Amino acid sequence: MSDTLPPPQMLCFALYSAAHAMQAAYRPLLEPLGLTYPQYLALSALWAEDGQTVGQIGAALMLDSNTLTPLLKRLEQAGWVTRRRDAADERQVRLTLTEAGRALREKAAAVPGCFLERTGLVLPEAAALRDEVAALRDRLRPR
Amino acid sequence: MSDTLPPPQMLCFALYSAAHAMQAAYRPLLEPLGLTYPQYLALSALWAEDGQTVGQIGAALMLDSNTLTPLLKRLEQAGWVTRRRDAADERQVRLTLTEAGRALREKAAAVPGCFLERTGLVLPEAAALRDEVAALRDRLRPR
DNA sequence: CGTAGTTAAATCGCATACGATTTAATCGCA
DNA sequence: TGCGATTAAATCGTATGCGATTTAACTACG
Repeated sequence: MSDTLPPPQMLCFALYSAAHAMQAAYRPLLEPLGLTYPQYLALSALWAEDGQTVGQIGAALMLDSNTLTPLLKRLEQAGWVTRRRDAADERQVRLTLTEAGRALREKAAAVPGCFLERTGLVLPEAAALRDEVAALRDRLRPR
Repeated sequence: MSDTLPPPQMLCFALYSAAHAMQAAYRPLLEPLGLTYPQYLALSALWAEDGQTVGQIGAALMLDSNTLTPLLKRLEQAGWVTRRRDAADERQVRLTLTEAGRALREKAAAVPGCFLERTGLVLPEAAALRDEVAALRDRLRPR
C-alpha cells in the first residue's frame, strides 16, 4: 500500500495535472484580457472587495507577499490597480482598483461560464467537486 | 451564473489551492531525500519504467521538454539518473536510473502512505477522488 | 517613554511551468 | 537519392511559488 506507484495512479498527480490543465483552459480566456490566471485570481479578490491589503489578498488566495508583491506590481504596471501604503498603519499596502480595473470585471464576466462549459459539468456537480477538493485542501493544510 | 465570484467559491481555485497544499504536504516528506515534488514525479515515472526518453516522461507527467530538460539535468547532477542520447535515434535522450537512483526508491517507499494519511482519506476514497479529478483534467485537455 | 519583540511587505535565490524559437536528426516522397 | 517537412530536445524569456532573510513600522510592557 505504501509502495511506489506510477504517476497516473497517484491522487497527488491527478491534482497536479488537473491544476495545470485548468490553467491551460483559462489561458485562451484570459490572454485577450492580458491576464495570467493568478493575476485573474487577485483581481477577483478585489472585485469581491476592493481596498484589501496584500495580507488580506494573500489570505484569500493562500499566497504570501513573496509571490504577491511582484504579481501586484505587474497589475499596477498594467493599470488595473493602485498600491498605496495605509495611512493608519504604514506597514500595510492597500490595493485599490482603478477605473480600468473595475471596467475589466465586465469584460471578464463571461470567463467563469466559459470555463464551466469546458469542464463538462453542470453547476451542482462543479460545486460538489469544488467542495470535495477544498475539503481535501483544508485537511492537508497544517493546523 | 457567469458573474464574478470570489476565489473561495470557484472550482478552479479549489484545484489551484489544493495542488499547492498537496505540494506543501509532500515537502517535509521529500526534503530529507533532497527532492522537489516534480523531481519525485519524474523519478516515479522511471521507477515504473526505467530507460524512458524525455518525451515519454513528458507524456506521463504532461510536461514538455522546456520544463523537463532543466529538471532532469538537476536529477543528473544529484546523481539519481544518467542522460544519454539514444544510439538508434540521436534526437532522443534516454534517462536511466543510477544505482543510487534505484536505491532511492526504497527510501521513498513510505512517502505515498504518509501522504495518504495526511489526506484523511482511506484508499478507496482517495482512488475515487483521483478518478474524478483525473476525469475533469482529461475533459479540460484539448482534444 | 524606550526599547525589545512582533508584524507586514519587500527582497533574494532557486525551481518550476510554458509560449516561442532554435538546433539537430530523421522521415517521406517525388 | 535528395531535400523539404517533421520530430525531439534544448534554449530563451517571463511569470509564478516559496523558503529564508531583511527592512520598516507598530505594540507592549517595564
